Amino acid sequence: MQAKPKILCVDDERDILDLLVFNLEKEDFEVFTASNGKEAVEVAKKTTPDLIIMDVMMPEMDGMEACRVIRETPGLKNTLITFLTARNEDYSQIAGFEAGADDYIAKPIRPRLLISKIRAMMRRNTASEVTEQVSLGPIQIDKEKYLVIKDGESIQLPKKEFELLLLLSSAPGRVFTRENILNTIWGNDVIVGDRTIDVHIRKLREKLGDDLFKTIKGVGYKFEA
Amino acid sequence: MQAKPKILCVDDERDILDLLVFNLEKEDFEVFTASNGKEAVEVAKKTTPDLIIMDVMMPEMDGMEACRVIRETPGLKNTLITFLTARNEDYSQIAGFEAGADDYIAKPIRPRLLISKIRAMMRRNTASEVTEQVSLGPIQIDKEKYLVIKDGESIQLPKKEFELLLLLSSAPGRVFTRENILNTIWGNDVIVGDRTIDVHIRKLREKLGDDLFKTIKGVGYKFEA
DNA sequence: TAAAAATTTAACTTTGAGTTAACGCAACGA
DNA sequence: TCGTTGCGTTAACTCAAAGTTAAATTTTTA
Repeated sequence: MQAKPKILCVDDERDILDLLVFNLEKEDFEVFTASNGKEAVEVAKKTTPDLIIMDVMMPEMDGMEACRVIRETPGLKNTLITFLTARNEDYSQIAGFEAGADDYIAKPIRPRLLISKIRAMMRRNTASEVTEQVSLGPIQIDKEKYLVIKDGESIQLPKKEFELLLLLSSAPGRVFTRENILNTIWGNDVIVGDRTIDVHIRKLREKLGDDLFKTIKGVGYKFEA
Repeated sequence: MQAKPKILCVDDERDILDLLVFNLEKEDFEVFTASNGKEAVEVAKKTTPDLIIMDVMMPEMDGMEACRVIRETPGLKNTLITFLTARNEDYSQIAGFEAGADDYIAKPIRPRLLISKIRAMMRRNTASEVTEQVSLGPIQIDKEKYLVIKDGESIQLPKKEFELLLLLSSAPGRVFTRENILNTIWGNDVIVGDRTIDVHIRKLREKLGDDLFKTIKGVGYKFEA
């Protein structure tokens, strides 16, 4: 569905770094490493990881400081940052959240817990970030839920209708030729009659409103909000 | 967690077992024993210990294998597992973490260190033992106990059904394709028929209510509260 | 090891999305 | 005025996808 999630691990202790890398790669993440805060910032800028796991205490630039810098960096606003802390370091916890951390993992590391925490975080992040909801005039399209919202009511569309809507609405105003539509939704090889498109357009108009779908005679259709 | 914490010790050498039992009982733990992996699994299922201390090398079924089995057992997901290893057995460490171990204790055993490690682990565990209970519309899902509560009644679901429910309910409203579901629950390599999903969905609908699971024809299923 | 439970498969039915066919209608040019 | 072209509409048809059982198989449990 998508590329491997990228994780950057930052710690000055080789052992811990190895443990992290081993467990994360096993779970099919793409893993990068850095051994201090300064390096972490550099690597993060280059690789734009989805998640950074970072020790609080490090030479050169500590985790908190690195966290702050990363939070200021344009491309990395959305990156999750997790600190590694010894237990009972309550002070650092509070200060860390202030610096912009998203979560904490207590040392010593328990791989299974680590993985499940990471998975949970990733889910939360993609779930909220990739809000697959687009507003187009009077309707909203929710790609993920496979439905359309009109006047507050959610309408469940069949597959082909939904795909057609998705195609047309992907470039509002632009005219899609019939050939265009057939190729995209049905594929080059599948042959269906010309009326088929009409019928689907009709159903969309029926459900979402006549005026949203405009016919350009002799050419094709376009969506307009 | 008011009662005495339960610890299961597993080793084929009597001496070591005795040493463990003596030290742990002195510290007011409730101690069970087993002398091989197979026995360990049986005892663990019966007693649901909080912690298992287990030798890696044993007859019948080695520690790694036992660990894996225990990790698959519904009621024992949260049980801490600690391996006993000879020093410098780096290989076993890596393989052991893979099998789901939480920690290591190096032989020869040093009682005072052992006890403090155990205490630390227990603390960590109870702290993170957040009741994994989620409310979703008319039902509550208890991840840890592998059951679902509906209308005040608790319903015990078989593994596959529960996993399917967990997947779908992890993102309510979102449509999961069949491919999606197969990959997540059965794995990329396992091949099961398409009807299998239907059957599981049917059972979930039967037990939890028809309207919670919606079919998107040609696409997949979604959970809705 | 036998019995029970869970899971998968197989065989069959049902459903409804997708398609087509047939006809209607409006626009346009000869 | 007609014939032609292109889209709209409806209803009927088709077939792939999902539902349903029950039986077969595997796994777990006692």
